Amino acid sequence: MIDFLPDKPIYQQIMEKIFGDLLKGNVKPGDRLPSVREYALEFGVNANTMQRVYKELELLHLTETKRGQGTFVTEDMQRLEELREEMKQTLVTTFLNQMESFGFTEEEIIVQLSSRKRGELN
Amino acid sequence: MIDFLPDKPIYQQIMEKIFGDLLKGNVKPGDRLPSVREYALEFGVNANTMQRVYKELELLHLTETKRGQGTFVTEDMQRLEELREEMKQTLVTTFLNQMESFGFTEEEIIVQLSSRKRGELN
Amino acid sequence: MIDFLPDKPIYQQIMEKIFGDLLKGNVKPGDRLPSVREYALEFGVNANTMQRVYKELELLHLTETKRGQGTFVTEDMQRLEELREEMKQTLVTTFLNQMESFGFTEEEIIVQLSSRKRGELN
Amino acid sequence: MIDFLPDKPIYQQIMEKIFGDLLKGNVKPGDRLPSVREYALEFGVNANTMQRVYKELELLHLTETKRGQGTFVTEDMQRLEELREEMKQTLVTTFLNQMESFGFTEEEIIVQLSSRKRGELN
DNA sequence: GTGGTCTAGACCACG
DNA sequence: GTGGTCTAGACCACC
Repeated sequence: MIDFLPDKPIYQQIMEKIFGDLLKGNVKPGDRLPSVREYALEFGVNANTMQRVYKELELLHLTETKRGQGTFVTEDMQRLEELREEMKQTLVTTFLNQMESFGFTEEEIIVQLSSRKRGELN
Repeated sequence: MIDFLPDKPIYQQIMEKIFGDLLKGNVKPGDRLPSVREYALEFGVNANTMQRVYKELELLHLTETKRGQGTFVTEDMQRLEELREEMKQTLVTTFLNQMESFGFTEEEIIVQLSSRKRGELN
Repeated sequence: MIDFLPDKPIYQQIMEKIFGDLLKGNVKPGDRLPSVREYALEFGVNANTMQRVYKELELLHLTETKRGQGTFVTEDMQRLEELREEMKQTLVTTFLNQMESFGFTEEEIIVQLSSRKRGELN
Repeated sequence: MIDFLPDKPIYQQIMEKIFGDLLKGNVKPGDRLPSVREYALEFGVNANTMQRVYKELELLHLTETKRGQGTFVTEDMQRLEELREEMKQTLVTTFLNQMESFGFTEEEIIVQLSSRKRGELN
C-alpha cells in the first residue's frame, strides 16, 4: 500500500499524503490523528520520521498537538481553505511554468491534458 | 538571470534550462555548446557541476562530445522528438496525479488553468 | 479565561496562577482552597494534574493539607514574604540576563520598559 | 564554557546563543558559520542536534544554507533588525506580564531592576 | 499511553 | 567536505 519514491524525503511524502487526506476531507477538523507510534508502524517508518511529519504539519498550522493527548486536525477551516487554494495555485503555476520553459504550446498542453483525462477517467 | 531553487540540484536545473533551449529551438541540432568552463562562469557554478550536466545530457543522447572539439547538440531529430514527447507526458501525468492526490476536482483544475493562462498570456 | 501556553507544563501554569493569587492577596493565609476535583473542573484539566499542583505547592510550604478537611493556604506570612522576594529577584535576574545575552543595551531596556508601561498603565 | 540548562532543549539553548551572537554583531551578515560537524564538536553535542539548530535558524530566515558550501548569516539586515526588535518587545512584555501576574508593583519592579543593575554594572 | 529530546551511526546528494 | 535523511534505541515530561 505504501511505496515511497526514492528521490524525495519520506517524511515529505507522508506529509503530502496526510495533507491530501485533509484537503479531501477524509479527515475532519478536530479529529484526532493516529499517534506517532501507530503511524510509524502503519507506514513502516521510524517513529522519529513520523515525529518530524507531525512537527512540519504543525508549523503549517494544519494540526495542533495537545500534551500527552495526541495530535489533532486544526479546526481553523479558513486556514485549511487558504492552504488548499495556495496549493492549487502553486501546483498549476509550477506546471505551466515548466511547460512553458520546455517550449510546449498552449495547444499541446490542452491536447495532452485531455487525452490523459480520457485515459484516466473514462 | 540565474537564480537556483534551493531544493533542487543545481545541475538538474541547468540541465532543464539547456533542454528547454533545445526544445524551444534556441539551440539547433549540430550547434556547438559553450565549454564547461564558459558555462561554469556564465552560471556562476563550480566547473564540476557543469561537467555533470554535460555527462547527463550525453547519457540522454542529447549531446555528443567530440574529442578536442567540444560538445555538440545531437543531430538525431527523432531522439529529440522522443524526449520532447516523453517529457510532455511525464509533466502532464505528474501534474494530474498531484492534483488528484490533493483532491482537486477536474472542474477546479480547468478553472485554475484557464485563469492562470489569462493572467499570463493576455 | 484559561488558555494554557503549549510550551510550558500546565501544572506549572496553574501553580503560578495560584501563587500569583496568593501574592496579590486574592487568597488570604488560612483560606481553604477548592478541592482537587473542583479546580480540575474549573480549569478543565485532569484531576491528576491538579493533584500535582497541590503536591508542588505543599513542597514549597505554601499550602498545608489537613486530612479530610482540604488544602489550606499557609499562615506562615514570613514564608510567603520569602518566596515573594525570591520570585522577584529570580524574575528580574533572569530578565536582565536574557536581555544582556541578546546584546540589548541598558538604555534600550529602559526605553522599552517605560514605553510598555505607558501603553499598559495609562 | 558551555553548560546547558537541564530544563530546556539543548538545541534551543544553542540557537539562542547563536542568535545572541548575531544580534550582538559578533557574527556579521554574510559570514559563513562553522559547519555542523565543527559546531557539534565545539559544543559537545551530536551532529544531528546542530543540524536542527541550523534548520530552525533557517526557518527564522536568520541563515541561508548553500548546498555543499555551508551555512551563512543572512544579509537581510532588515530581517535582522525586525527580529531584534521583536525579541526585545517579547522579552519586555513577558517580563512585565509575569511581574504583574505575581502582583509586584511598578515601584518594586523599578527598585529591583536598579539594585540588580548596580550589582552588575558598577 | 502521548509527544518531545537526544544520541550514535550510517548513507546519500551536492559542489 | 558540506548539509540532509533515515534508523534504532534510550530517556523524559506530561496526562
